[in-house]
Amino acid sequence: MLQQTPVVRVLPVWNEWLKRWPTPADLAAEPAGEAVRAWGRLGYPRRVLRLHAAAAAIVADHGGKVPDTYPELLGLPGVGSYTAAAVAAFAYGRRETVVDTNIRRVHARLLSGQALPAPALTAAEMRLAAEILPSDQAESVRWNAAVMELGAMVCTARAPKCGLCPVRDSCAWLAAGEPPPSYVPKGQAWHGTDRQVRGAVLAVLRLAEIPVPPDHFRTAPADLGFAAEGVGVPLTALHRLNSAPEQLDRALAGLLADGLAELTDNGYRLPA
DNA sequence: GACGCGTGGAC
DNA sequence: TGTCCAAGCGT
Repeated sequence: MLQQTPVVRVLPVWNEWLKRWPTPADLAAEPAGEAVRAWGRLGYPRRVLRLHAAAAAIVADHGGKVPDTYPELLGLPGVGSYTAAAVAAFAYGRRETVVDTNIRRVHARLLSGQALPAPALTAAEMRLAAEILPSDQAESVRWNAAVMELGAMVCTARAPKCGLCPVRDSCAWLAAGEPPPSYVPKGQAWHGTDRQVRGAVLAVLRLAEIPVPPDHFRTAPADLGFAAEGVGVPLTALHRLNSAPEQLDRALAGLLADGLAELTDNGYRLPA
């Protein structure tokens, strides 16, 4: 849930989630569509399919217990290098090189003197993080949490609170006079994109109690708007379903390909 | 290595 | 208001 999603938005969903499915086996016993519904508007819904698949794999291959080693965790769906390291370190107390976006930014500034880390994680960054990780196991766990928290709370992407920073005297970026980023991060477009349409379609499918006929998306945007009222589905996107049929086709095909939707005789629905 | 993938709070 | 960006991953 925390992959690319702020903690404050995850917390309420996470609480309800663990109340409903306390163990991997509980989640694995549910249809994937139920997990997609419970995911709500956290975003990146492919993550929830992978989480569901990971629960199944944990039951099938690990006796229902979340594995406690990096390579085993890495083998689970949706678990990459960051998540495997984070779970091994923070859940099981192991010494792992944890590198998330916060830690990358702290390292870029404090050690490399750059305003922002490279667009993508590099091997050099991983080497550097591994080199400076404390050798003591317990200390390494606290180190990872501390650097991550420093990045999240003080050494933020925009308007870092350098006046509050406990290590500002040893910051290479401050010493260099706060040079600007060497590149301009390009934000993700949203309005009018396939992605927006895809999100709107899935929002409708989450709401729907019965399969949604394909024509319903094209011919009844007002009905979709009515159905979507009060749950934050952007009506502009729903209208766009009617005006950009090729976008709708791509969104539906993509959702089917990803396993986020199924097409039955009666229409589209979340996976059973 | 580049790309596609959601959503909403902050400024 | 529009832009930025958040505990990444898989292809």
